[in-house]
Amino acid sequence: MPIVVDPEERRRDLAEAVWRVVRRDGLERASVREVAREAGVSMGSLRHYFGSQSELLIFAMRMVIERIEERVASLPRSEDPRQDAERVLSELLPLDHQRQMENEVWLAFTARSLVDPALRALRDEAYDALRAACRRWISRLLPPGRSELEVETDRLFALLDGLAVHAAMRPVEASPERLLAVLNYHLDGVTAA
Amino acid sequence: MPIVVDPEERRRDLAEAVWRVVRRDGLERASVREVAREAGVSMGSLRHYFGSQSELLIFAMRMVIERIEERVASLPRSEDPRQDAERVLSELLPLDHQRQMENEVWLAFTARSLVDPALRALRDEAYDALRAACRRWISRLLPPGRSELEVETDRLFALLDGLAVHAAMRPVEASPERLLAVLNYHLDGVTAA
DNA sequence: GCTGAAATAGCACGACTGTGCTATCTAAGT
DNA sequence: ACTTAGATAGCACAGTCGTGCTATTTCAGC
Repeated sequence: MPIVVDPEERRRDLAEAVWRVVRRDGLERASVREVAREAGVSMGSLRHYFGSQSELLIFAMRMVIERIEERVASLPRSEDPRQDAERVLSELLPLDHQRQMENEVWLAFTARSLVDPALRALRDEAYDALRAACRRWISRLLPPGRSELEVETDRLFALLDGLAVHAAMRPVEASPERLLAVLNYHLDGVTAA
Repeated sequence: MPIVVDPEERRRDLAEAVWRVVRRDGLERASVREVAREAGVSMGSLRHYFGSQSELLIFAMRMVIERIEERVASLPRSEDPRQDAERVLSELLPLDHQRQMENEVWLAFTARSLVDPALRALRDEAYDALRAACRRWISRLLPPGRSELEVETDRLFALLDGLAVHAAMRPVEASPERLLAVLNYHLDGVTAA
């Protein structure tokens, strides 16, 4: 059994090839041939690791989610909710190269999830988790006695996604500095509500 | 010259066929054949009105923008900026069938605009106009003496797009009522800042 | 060295694609 | 009635697609 490299690592390499193709040419160009070419591998070899194109794309999309979850989970926490909220939520913004890549790939996948049931489940799972996170931070930040938990959650949730979309569409205008400025301004507004 | 119907009207019909295909099967399925089939027209006939697929898709995307602009332009105005802001900005939310259709189609086009230069120009044009509109409303709503025009503009701009994305992804959770509630809550926060 | 399973390679098929092209049909202007 | 240009139709080509399939290579365990 010639196990030179961990098969799972190989699958991750191939999924990253998917990312590069998706970012460069779009999800509609992420054909089996093109991904194999990008990864420097034959079609047959790719199909050895992924039984179908659908499986490959689902894996690549799931890996985006996992990468982000890992980074968020490894973030340090303090005693200050406001500081922690900023740290965690800004981690979700595309503030550096890696996150910009993931953001654009995620956008492509979510767009397809509108018409692809297989991707829809993954997208819903991620969106549910993200909204739950927003809800938790809002509940910590909202001054006691306020009853706007749900509407503030929806607002923060939408704001994050909107900022991500704008970062992908207009990377020059929606610079990391401005994304952060909007997030912090918003969080200040919530805490002082 | 047998002009039974206005050629431009025919082009609009075909563009609406594009919308239906895009919403049902995604932009990647909006092939010349499929759109012709959806419109009940032969390939050759479609190509008579659009010299290329690219031209067809660009026209269909531009028509989304124009429809929205027309509806916003025909909105009544009052003397109350807060009321007008709500009326105009809520017009941009996918609150009914027609706008939900346009929203999903728009999402598909913007996703492709990330990798298609021909669509990018259109998308930038629309985004510039939308941000300018946000800026105008913010400048009218923001209490005198406040200096947060730009960050409030970015925030409203992102919020609108985020709400639209969520409406497309989770139409049940992001219902028209909740979209409106978030918008109104936000506008109230801006005016009372 | 030999074995055998994992890994890699790549051909073949049928389906679909955009577009160039020609042919036919329709109806307005004369 | 005839002409003619617009409108409609659809075939043909070259290309890409996903996937089933077989052949070859690689290398750990013996």
